[in-house]
Amino acid sequence: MPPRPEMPPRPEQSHKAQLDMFVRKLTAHSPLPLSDQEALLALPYQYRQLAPNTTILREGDRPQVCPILLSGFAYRYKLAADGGRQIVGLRIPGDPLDFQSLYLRTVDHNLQTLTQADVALVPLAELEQLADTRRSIARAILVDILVEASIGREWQLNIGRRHALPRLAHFLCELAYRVQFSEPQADAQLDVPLTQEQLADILGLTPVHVNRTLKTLEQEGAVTRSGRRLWASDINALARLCDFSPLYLHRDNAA
Amino acid sequence: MPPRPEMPPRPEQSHKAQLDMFVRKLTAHSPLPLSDQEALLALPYQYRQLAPNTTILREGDRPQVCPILLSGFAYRYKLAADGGRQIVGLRIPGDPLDFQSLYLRTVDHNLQTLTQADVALVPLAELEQLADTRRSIARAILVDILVEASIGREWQLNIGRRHALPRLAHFLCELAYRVQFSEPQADAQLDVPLTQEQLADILGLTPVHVNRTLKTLEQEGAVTRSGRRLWASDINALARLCDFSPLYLHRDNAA
DNA sequence: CGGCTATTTGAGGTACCTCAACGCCCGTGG
DNA sequence: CCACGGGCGTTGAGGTACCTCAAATAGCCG
Repeated sequence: MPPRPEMPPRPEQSHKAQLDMFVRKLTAHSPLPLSDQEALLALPYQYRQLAPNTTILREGDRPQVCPILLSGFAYRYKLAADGGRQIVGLRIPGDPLDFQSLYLRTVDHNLQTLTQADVALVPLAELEQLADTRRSIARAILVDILVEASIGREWQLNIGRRHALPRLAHFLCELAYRVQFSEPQADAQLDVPLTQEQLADILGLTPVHVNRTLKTLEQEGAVTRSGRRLWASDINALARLCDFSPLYLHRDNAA
Repeated sequence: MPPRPEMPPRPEQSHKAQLDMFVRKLTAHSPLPLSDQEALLALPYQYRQLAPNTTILREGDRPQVCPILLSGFAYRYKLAADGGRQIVGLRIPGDPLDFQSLYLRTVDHNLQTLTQADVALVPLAELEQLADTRRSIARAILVDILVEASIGREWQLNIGRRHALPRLAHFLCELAYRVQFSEPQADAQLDVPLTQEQLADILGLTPVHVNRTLKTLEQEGAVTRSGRRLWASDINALARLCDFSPLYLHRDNAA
């Protein structure tokens, strides 16, 4: 969903605020003392602006840097032998993109930007050293990994055991919750940055069927569409359609 | 399925060998110095023999112990609102069952024994202290968590984008590989410890369709059946049917 | 042998897929 | 500013992989 009109190129100076969000999100799941927060902010990094659909990691890679998603969206995917694509994870602004490579040698999936995105590339060695010397940073990394794995399990349930309508509703609900958590000031109306084809690859459906399911979601009043845009406009309606329960997002963990 | 005739009750003394296997599996993915291996073996624990279909963890629990699967199989599952069950993970002998609770407050899925099983219950606090003081133990825990998450992503692909036949073949292949890795001396013919209903809940299918798919797998010569037993008898045939690639199991990690 | 559970088989239904055409949005270049 | 082109969304018609329901069989334990 390519370059958004309301997203003009940002001033190069504002990385600080974006990095702040990353640290804030980590802390929200696993509290970090101020000194550790500062250590994270003091990490060296390279700043990159990436176009939509830019590949960041490929299956088999052995990365030397850990990308952090400062703005925009990204997704993980895998391919089946017949060319079928399954999106196995979605990352939102402020999310780290590859803590895994701190501990595993080779990457087991592909990672791509969904929208235009800003990324900070932190040398893995630097991050590793920080994790090795500061207990609560290591813990925060682990918690992020565990929460993402929990979301993956919920997606398994979603794909394996829910019909198209609740399946789609569940995903939109999750996305709305996650964005809401990380940007509490944002609209309640979530602007969904995915094409119907991408939604299909998340849900294990075809684009055609996603289209038809979106239409009925719109008739139910759960979703609004205009042009190519999609909004999750009534989260309660969505939640009702799929019996959404946010336990698996582990928001309670910090408390 | 459960109580296997060839699995007589073991002498109570043999925990050592079983715990050894747990430590060996950890080390295989992330090398541990001997002192750390010994520290793990020296952990206090309670020994339990569990019947098939015994619940070990429930969604919402806040466990005080970390169960280690010394023998037998166990699985994680989640329920949809309409009662549909999705199995989201399978654990085999020697696997830790809940490292997650070292770092997350509440459990987000259910965990049950599949077969008769022996578990060691290690106090979380003791394990946590070990992980906090010994870097390579913390790392080994993380690697185990990451590999399980990687398997979860492959299951997403499997459920979302493969037809019943390659889907079933892929799962059987994975299971054969995993068991082979952890017990290199075992038969090449894997005795699959799952009912067709359980297979269905892993694969996002119905038991009836699993039955029919197994029949064609048998006709293909990939699988052998007798009575209620199922063997993955020709792993190469299975691998051919699904283009299996074991990269995602991260066997290369220790090397 | 009886009773339970897992497996097997059949017949009919449906949720979702495939293929294909069309139209709209939007960026591009004249 | 308009014409063009490509990508994405939309719609229809027909097909199929898998599901549902139901009943029968087979294995297993007491």
